[in-house]
Amino acid sequence: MTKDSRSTNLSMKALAETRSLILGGAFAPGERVSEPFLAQRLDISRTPLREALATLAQEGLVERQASGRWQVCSYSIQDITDAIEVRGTLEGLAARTAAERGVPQSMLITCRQTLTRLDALMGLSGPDNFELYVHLNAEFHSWMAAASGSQILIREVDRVCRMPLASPSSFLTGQEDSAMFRKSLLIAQHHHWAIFEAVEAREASRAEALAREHARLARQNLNLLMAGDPPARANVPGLSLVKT
Amino acid sequence: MTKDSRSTNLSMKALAETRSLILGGAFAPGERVSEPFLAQRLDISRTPLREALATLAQEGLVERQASGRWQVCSYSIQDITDAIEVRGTLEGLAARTAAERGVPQSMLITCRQTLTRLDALMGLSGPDNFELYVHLNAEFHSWMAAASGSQILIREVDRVCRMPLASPSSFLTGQEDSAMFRKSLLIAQHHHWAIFEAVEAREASRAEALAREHARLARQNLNLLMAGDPPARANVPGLSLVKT
DNA sequence: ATGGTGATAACTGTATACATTTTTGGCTCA
DNA sequence: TGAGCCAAAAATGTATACAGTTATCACCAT
Repeated sequence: MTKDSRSTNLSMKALAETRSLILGGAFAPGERVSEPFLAQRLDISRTPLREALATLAQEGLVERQASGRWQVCSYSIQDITDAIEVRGTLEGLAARTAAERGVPQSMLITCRQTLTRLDALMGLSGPDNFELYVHLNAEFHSWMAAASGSQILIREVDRVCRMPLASPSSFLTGQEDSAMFRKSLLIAQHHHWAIFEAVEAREASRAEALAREHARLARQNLNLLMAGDPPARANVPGLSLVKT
Repeated sequence: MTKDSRSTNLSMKALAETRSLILGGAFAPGERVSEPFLAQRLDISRTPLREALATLAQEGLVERQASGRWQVCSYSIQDITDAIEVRGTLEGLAARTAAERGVPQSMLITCRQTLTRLDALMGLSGPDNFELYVHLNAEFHSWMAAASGSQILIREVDRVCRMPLASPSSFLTGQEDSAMFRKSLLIAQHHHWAIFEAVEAREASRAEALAREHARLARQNLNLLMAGDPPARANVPGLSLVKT
């Protein structure tokens, strides 16, 4: 995805697998994880694992205790809400910058195609359609960052999206059946078009405000999720790190 | 500063020293740095060094080539400008959040003291006063993040400040003697008070706008620096990473 | 001169050994 | 029962060895 995936080194394997383990809820928040244990589980030695852990620490998935041991991070609902607001703010900056600086015609066309494909999905159900929705939604969000033309901003948006539950895709899985949630998808898609049109029309301030508000839908979905049945929460990646 | 400094392990030493080497201009932007070379220079083995490099990669100081070699990052003036804008945006979010959620009385008092001490420095010159200015300025900026009460935001602001030339202190050293620059210090201090008062008065939107605009002074100082004498640029940490 | 080629040198990826520190668990003594 | 303490077990911090890969450079042919 982000890097050449042919580079088959064990550090990257360790990074991806450990991240997946943590987000998948293999460890309790605050749980101590020893290097030999994890190394054995991943069937690698400690050397590449340590590199991966150093990176995961920067991502906010694990932290070092004073003694040197690794510990899975623990987040509150407030932290998640705050992280979403940070993402919205950065995406807002991206949208504003895109509008101010202008976006190449080709990128506008690409985005319009993505949004049209999303339009076609509205109202449809089924796991395949849903998976496609998640994919296209992610595509729109990464378009927004890229449209800013700012390498720094692209990097920082990407980073904040790797924080637990801050990504635009975080709350999509697991609530396909909620009526409230399906309604929010319609609103989200309305936002998408509005952001796109604001960027295209060089309406910078509007683009920024819309992108910010759009991220707040995630906050709403978070609340929905926490208010609903516990079973719905089971498969949401990263939710296991939230300590209530 | 951020961590217990008694933990005297070599990874942290490697992290700090390598960061300092890079920001200090020991390497050209884009220069390839081999692990054995750096390990020998720091008088440690490759193991702790690699951990430090993995962290520095996340900070944007070095990057891995596809072959696995490390390379010092290279930035454009535009990148620096963009990074400053990201900082301003996050500080704006922090100021807005602080105003919206309210700040404990004790924190308000602390900040007022810091700003009063800064007031006393205005117009004074000399290296000691200047060093104190840099310190108090940093204190105000970290206050702004802390006042938000958001752990996530504190962390992200801290992170963005570690990016080359994005920190509020970046452009302070080296231009003490420029008249333009000294004037900008007065304006900066005016901003400080205005931000503080907006937060205290719960004027969220104003606090956000002010914090954003305040960061743009750094952009102005960057332009000043680049337009001025090359000698003035010699000792600005991180400027060596900028490829014109 | 220039472009290709192969040998060599250097570097990265990884595992492992070992010293030091931290944790654990049981034992003693109050 | 509970607190304190000591020894054993386990974990981390670090260096180093070595395999496999990449870069370098001299040399040759054109």
